[in-house]
Amino acid sequence: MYSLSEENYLKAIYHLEQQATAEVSTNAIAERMQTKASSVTDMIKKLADKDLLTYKKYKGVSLTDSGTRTALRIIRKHRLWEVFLVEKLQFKWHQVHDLAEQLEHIQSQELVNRLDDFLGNPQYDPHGDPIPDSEGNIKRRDKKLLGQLEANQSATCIGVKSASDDFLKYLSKNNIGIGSKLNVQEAEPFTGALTVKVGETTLFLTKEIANNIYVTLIKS
Amino acid sequence: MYSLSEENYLKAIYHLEQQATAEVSTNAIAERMQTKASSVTDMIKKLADKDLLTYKKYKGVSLTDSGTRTALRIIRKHRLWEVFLVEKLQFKWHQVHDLAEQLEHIQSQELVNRLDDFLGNPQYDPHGDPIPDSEGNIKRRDKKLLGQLEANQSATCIGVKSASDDFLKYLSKNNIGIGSKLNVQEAEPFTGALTVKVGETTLFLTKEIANNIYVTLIKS
DNA sequence: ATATATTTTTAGACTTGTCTAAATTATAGC
DNA sequence: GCTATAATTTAGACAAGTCTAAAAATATAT
Ligand SMILES: [Mn+2]
Ligand SMILES: [Mn+2]
Ligand SMILES: [Mn+2]
Ligand SMILES: [Mn+2]
Repeated sequence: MYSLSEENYLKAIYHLEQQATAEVSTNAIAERMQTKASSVTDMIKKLADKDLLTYKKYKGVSLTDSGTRTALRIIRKHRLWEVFLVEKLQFKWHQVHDLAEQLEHIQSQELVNRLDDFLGNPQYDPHGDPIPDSEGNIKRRDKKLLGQLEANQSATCIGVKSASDDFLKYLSKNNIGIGSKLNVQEAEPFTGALTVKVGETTLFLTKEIANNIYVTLIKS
Repeated sequence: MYSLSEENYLKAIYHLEQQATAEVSTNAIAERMQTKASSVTDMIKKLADKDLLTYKKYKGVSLTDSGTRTALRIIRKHRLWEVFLVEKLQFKWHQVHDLAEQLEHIQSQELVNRLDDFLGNPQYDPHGDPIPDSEGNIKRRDKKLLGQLEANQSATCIGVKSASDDFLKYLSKNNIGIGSKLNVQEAEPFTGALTVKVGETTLFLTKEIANNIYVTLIKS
């Protein structure tokens, strides 16, 4: 259907559109794709020709419905394969991204739907990100950043903002994962650092770390 | 490591080498790859530069040790993914080849070894072909063609020579699969056709069909 | 409002893998 | 051994995707 490169661009643009308010800029895409702005210009022209996005010179791009649907199909595959790798092949959550980056390009609707069933129709991937259904519907939960919590509040970890290797390894080392219960003991107002109790142990988390962990509050 | 195209060529050349006695010819590769001879010439020069095969102009090619090892790694992946698709995702044996053709190019030694374990270290793929181990060792069984049997001999189906969609579907329809017990009732000497009992039913198989089914004799 | 800096696009080139058409080498028939 | 045919290689082209360097458009600052 679409080339590997086209699919990677669509996915990148989709993710950028989720964060940004306005049109997605050439440079933003270039940075995310680790490529040059001139390459991006070339590619977005092709994608515009295929009606996957709208493009006005110098004004950035935004995905069409068709482009969004296509991006979501790739993201669905990416996240389902990640679940497979963690649940069935016992990979750790920091090892699966690059593999899913390859597996997401396997072409077969039938395969992805059977995989979905085989995995028990999971709702979230190993990093807490929601898995679009076969129609492209995606659930959005309201979530807070751990860094926004105050002293004595409790929350459950439901995701991570950055899924970089080192960050995920750091969390694992400190026994923080999806579903972990986190009790904020103290919130240092000046630095934004937190003292957090995870199970029996008490951790000191910098503001940067705390602002990369998504949680939902536990009412008490 | 190697491009998708390079991997497909290596695999094709490996399979051709298994059948042929001498060097593999440019045209033989072209036919198998559904491509033009001139494209083959271009590619085999590249593969020769990378020491994956030896090539003398107009004299055909043969894989080096490195080339053979690489081909076997791809074939291992192909067959393991086929087992996954059939055993875990309930695909039929005639549906898995094209998917495995894509999946075999996923780059990760770790993934293929974990997949192997997850599947219980299978020895044969859904078409009866042996799966190379992680060192590239491949078992060769001695097998006969069903067409070589005589009346009153019994045999177990252990593989197929051609794995074309239609052929596999034909076999399934007639309840022949890997492990099926086949009793030759009658062998028509002129046409080479066989009358074969499979379970309770008696089938009439043409010479062409019978010569595409691998079996091992059951001593009686 | 104009000059400067930044962003984006264009022009031209390169690599990979493919093709067609033409030239070359090998093979087979006699 | 010579000739016709078949197999193979070469030459030149093309599409996809990327790059560098230069030009054009936009944004920013005074
Ligand atoms: Mn990808
Ligand atoms: Mn993920
Ligand atoms: Mn393949
Ligand atoms: Mn097979």
